[in-house]
Amino acid sequence: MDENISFFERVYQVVRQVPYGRVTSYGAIASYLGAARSARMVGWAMNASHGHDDVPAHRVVNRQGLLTGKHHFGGTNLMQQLLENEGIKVKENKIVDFKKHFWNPAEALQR
DNA sequence: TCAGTGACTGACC
DNA sequence: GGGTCAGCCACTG
Repeated sequence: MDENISFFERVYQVVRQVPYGRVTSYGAIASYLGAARSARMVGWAMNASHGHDDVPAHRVVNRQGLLTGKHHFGGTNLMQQLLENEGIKVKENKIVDFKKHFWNPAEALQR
């Protein structure tokens, strides 16, 4: 089954299922994958997501709703623009009402 | 082979 | 309440 794929590919599948106008955090994905303490791995997986156009990495932010990965989007406000394009308010590289837009894969995907 | 790094998180002081 | 430290796993040099 999917156990044949790499850890980061599992991350892609979760991020790929993030609905429009929603965002999630590294810890939420990591927790869903059973590696809540390996949130770094999720971030690292995102680093490799550049070769995966189907992975909306801009919908993945840290626990604070901060666009920590923005710098990896070319060092521009592209990540912010993408989020605002989905109706998500972003200020100072941080998502406004983050918990309101937060999407929990553990609940949405039902484990 | 060993050591360092990383788009994070939680706990401790 | 705010800052610091350690842990986690995989990849690169």
